[in-house]
Amino acid sequence: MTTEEELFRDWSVGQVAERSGLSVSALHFYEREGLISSTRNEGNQRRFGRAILRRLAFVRAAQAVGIPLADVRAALDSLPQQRTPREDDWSVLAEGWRDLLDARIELLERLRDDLTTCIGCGCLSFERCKLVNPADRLAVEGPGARRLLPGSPRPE
Amino acid sequence: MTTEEELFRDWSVGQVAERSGLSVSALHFYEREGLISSTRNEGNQRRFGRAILRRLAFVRAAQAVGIPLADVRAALDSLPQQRTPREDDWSVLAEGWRDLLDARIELLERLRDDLTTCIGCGCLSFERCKLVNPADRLAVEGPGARRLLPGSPRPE
DNA sequence: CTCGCACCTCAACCTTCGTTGAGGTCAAGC
DNA sequence: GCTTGACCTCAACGAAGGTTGAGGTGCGAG
Repeated sequence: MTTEEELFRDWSVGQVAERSGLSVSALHFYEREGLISSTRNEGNQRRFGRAILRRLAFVRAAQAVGIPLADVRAALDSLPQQRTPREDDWSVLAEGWRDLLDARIELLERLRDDLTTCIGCGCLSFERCKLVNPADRLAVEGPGARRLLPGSPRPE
Repeated sequence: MTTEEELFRDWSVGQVAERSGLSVSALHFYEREGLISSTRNEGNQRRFGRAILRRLAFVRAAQAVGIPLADVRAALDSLPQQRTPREDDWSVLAEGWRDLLDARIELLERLRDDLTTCIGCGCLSFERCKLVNPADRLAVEGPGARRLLPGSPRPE
């Protein structure tokens, strides 16, 4: 019994906040947004299972890379809903994100090189410059908070 | 004369917008925010010199990497105000940003590797996990739109 | 039993990065 | 001389990602 309690005891928001490094209000927000979910105890307080930390780690990683929460949610939606995701469930996700990170890294490397050879060089041919008019537009998208993902072309 | 006119003719916002790929409203906004500046003609219309495109290229590059405009402005403030920045003015800037991009790239690479070996692995030791509790906190900062730059520790 | 802390909800607010729109000016072409 | 298009200003709105605060409940310790 004690063992079972140890293994299956759920955590309160406060505990999850502390362990994840996120604030309670952020956890509330993530739940509202469907990134995480919780059960409630008798007193209507949130209880989170161990799996929550893994989800949150994923969310944090994505955040750090500038991926919008909506996309993160979409990714997480591919995880099984009503059982604890297993190792292989996660590795499918991780693989997809590896590619995304690879792409992102490549983008940054290209940017760095262009910056050095184009902006730093004193060239005046901006209209042919890769940075200003890249083949694959680095264009920032519509209004609101910018996302770093390559996306649809600018409106206009 | 004609040559001089060719060389020193300034551009209207519309022209700059077209050449830079930015919208007119964004240019207005950038001017309000002090990222760019313009002179005015007799009819109070903005006129931009050639140097504007270089500034804008820089802004766009920074944007693409997720650097907040306030930081971009700070960087641009190091350029000479009342003469056209020369090659060496820019290369100082470019060098600083090379370092920043290098750091960013390293961050992403580390993240990718951690993601594969930690989230993807099925390990349960989240409290020791580099991704969740990295030595150098990947912590997301305070309120508002998140920035990707490493910054001050969370409030709380 | 009551203090105090952690929890709950809901609404309002905040920042960043712009866009949209209303109301007005200027210059060129028909 | 009138219209058309590019420009001007200023204010309001909008999305993303949360924080803050008011008002109320739950629970363990003394």
